[in-house]
Amino acid sequence: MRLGYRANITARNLQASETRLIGYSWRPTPTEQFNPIVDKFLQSIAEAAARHDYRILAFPSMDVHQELSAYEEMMLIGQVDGFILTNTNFDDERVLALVSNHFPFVSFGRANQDWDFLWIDVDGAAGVLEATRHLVSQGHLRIAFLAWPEKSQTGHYRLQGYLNGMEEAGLAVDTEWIQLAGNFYEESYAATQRLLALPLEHRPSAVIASSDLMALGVLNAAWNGGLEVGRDMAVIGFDDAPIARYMRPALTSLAQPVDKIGDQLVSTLIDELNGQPIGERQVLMQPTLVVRASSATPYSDRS
Amino acid sequence: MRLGYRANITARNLQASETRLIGYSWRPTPTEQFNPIVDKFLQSIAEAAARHDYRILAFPSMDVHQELSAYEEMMLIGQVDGFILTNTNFDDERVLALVSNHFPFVSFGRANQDWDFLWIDVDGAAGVLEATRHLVSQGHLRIAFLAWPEKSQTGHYRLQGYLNGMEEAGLAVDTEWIQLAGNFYEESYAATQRLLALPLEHRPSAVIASSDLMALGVLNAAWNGGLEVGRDMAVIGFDDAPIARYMRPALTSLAQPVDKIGDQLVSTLIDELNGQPIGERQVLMQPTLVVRASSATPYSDRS
DNA sequence: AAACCATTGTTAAACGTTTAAATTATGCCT
DNA sequence: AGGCATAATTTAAACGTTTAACAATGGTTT
Repeated sequence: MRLGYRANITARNLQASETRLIGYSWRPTPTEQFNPIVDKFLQSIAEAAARHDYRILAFPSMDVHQELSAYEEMMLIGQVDGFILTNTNFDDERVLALVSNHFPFVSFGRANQDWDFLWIDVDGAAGVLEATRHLVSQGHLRIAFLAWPEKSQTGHYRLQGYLNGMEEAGLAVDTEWIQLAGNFYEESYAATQRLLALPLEHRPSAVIASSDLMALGVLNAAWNGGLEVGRDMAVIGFDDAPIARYMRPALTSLAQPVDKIGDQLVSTLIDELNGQPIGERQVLMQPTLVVRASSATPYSDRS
Repeated sequence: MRLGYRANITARNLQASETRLIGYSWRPTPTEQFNPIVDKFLQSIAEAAARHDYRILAFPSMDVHQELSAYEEMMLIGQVDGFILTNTNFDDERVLALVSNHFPFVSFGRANQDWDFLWIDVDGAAGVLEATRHLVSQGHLRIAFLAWPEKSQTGHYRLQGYLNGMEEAGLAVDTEWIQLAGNFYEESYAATQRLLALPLEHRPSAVIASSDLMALGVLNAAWNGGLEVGRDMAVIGFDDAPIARYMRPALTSLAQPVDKIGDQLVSTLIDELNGQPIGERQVLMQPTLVVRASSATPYSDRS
């Protein structure tokens, strides 16, 4: 046997009837948006997979209609041993298809409550609850929330955390404090302008946005409206994007434990592939509130 | 023959002795930094590859020392048909290893000038030249440049573009206008403070940064130094990160044609895999200057 | 010294395709 | 109806592994 010889992987895979490949697909981010965690997430699952001698096969999800057939094709031809899903949502077709084909997968994100499949998600409700508590402890009484209008699981849970926090603090929620805005800078900017246009006694002194991108819209709208965020108004985002710390003022945000999530997604999937029993089939991970200047100044009501 | 039957890909690959997989590895971005194009880039090569019926195999580059062996291992076991390299630099070990093994690859980024291999790069010099011209046309006479100190190809070319632009405009370059700073917010912030500390007649009225992350440092340092960027000082970044348009003021930046680059990297690699002649073995692509508020106000010297 | 066991080495089959070769079937013409 | 060219179909080999079965070797035990 020659030194430095390594067995051909395709032949080995054929023999073992496995591919040691994990399929992962993610939707492209529109240019005017940013996805603050996709690269970190990919890196994290790629590393975790490599530790188990698996690789990540990245395939694009072109348009939504073709998405499902891409998954089905890969199943059918045996291109991968399993999938990692992200952006899972209510009535997710991919989950339905994979479950009914008994094809191994783990999802980052929940779908319908009564569906039993392997998922890991960030406890958005707990995160926003913590953010709300933080604002309350800083003396805020009128707290607004920028909520996603779509039928989005993630958005729903984050809103719920806000509602829970307000109730816990005994604060009544003005209907106008819940502003619907898609995950876009412009919509969030406009929603903030609506908040600022409220009469002083109704105008919120703090805003929690469903994402950092939206928080950026809040920051700039407040600034252009003559407010100094951090003093006149508190702002909290979600995701703890790398730029959060460089915003003016630095943005308080909820950090998702991306590395831990990637780790566990992969190891759960591999346990499933090996037919090993799964400890927890559904896992909620806690985000961490990273307090920065945008919410760090105690607030005494000046209205 | 059953309907819906699809041939097993591993067996097919073994028979054809190919994998239809393209290996791609990228270095993790430290938390305090951000890589504004990695997700777009990945999406772009994944889509381009899919159009040719290839897939992207993503593997992590753990530490730098193990990086090379990861590539060698994949070659040896025949895990992929070729590689796409990024972050290529002087004396790049990967390029040496792949060339000497006659293993197909295309690089995003140049290495040593006398090495002949397939690469595509963004013409950073041309980009920064355009940025400099733009600033000159806005009336700026004292323009500073934040340059990377490392032995970085990319950094070198960008600096060269600045020098060319200044020479073209007949402007003498004060040695203190070229500030060395790594690709970090803090270093760029400190470098800007040094610029602002210069006596008024030497203080630059415009700053070109080697990246958007650094431009962010300039923006905040200028702001904290009491300057209003866009009026008192112009700032230009590089990369046109998604957040550039949302900065305060919106940041002028040089956009890399990421989609085009991904497209051509993949199609060049596939031509190489098929033994087809390569039109251009080395390609320089032009970045586009996206002018926004941070440099849009004509400047009349007030010193 | 024969029988037994353990170790080492060799052989063959299987994984699921593709491709070329070999075989059988079909159709046409004389 | 027989022969031949062509079309359709079947068979077999190869891709490079792994694994189980089997054979051979050598040493130990009775």
